[in-house]
Amino acid sequence: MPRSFLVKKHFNASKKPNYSELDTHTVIISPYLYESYPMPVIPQPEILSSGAYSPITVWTTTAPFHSPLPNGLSPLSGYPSSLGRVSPPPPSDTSSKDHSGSESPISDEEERLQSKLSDPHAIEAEKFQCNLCSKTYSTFSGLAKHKQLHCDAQSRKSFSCKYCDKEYVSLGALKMHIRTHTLPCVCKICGKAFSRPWLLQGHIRTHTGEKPFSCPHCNRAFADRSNLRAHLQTHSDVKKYQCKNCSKTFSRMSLLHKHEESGCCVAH
DNA sequence: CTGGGGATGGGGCCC
DNA sequence: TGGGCCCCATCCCCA
Repeated sequence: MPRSFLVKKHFNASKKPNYSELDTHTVIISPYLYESYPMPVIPQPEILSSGAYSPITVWTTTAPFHSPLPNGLSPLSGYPSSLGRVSPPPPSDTSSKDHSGSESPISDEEERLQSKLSDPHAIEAEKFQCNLCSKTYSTFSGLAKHKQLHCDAQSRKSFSCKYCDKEYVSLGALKMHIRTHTLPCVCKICGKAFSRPWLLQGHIRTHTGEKPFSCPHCNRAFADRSNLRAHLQTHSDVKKYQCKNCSKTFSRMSLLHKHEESGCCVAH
């Protein structure tokens, strides 16, 4: 089992990840996400969310409809404020020209055609512009559908872990995080499981005694480069981590934190 | 209590 | 997109 510090703790609030920056959009993880992992660690279906077995990624949103626009974007673009309309863009900036990416031009045209057919105002010039890709639509519903299906989902999606509350902005990051739950890398010697192969490699060194990282200043050697780096601090007259109040230096941040928590800085 | 070593997790970068 | 690697951070334990 992973140790309790799987959940990061932070001495300094300023270093705490601002999870509020992550949008509240969530994505249902498809089961094929786990296919690369060995059988014993494949999560059971019930651990996935309700829509997990749809091969189609489902996007949901809890964000307010009129969410603040990103910096640098015109407030006139995107969802029109108060359902107001934006001026039609120059002819060179219409969606008929822009079919970048993997988006199919046909599907996009169908999208717009359908919005025209379903909205009596569609006869008018295209006046609703996506603030993300500049595509224009003649109806608000057309724009809304476009954003729901493509741009909003693409630009603001987040991937939520079903094992915990963490969210990630990319599927790769989420996959890597999920490994911390599934622990697919198992030591053949002791059975201890790890999230990544190189972690397992480092662990195996604890069995073999291999210490490939030698200190150039003494005869000590280490199995882990990070530990050598920390050790090198002990050879330094001026340590890397300094107390802001008493100027005492420490080889490790944890030691500095201990020093600060012991009361050096509380009276200042 | 302090300093240091050992072990491990996570994000980011590169290929 | 995934794997390997680096770097940083953190916890546990011991002298």
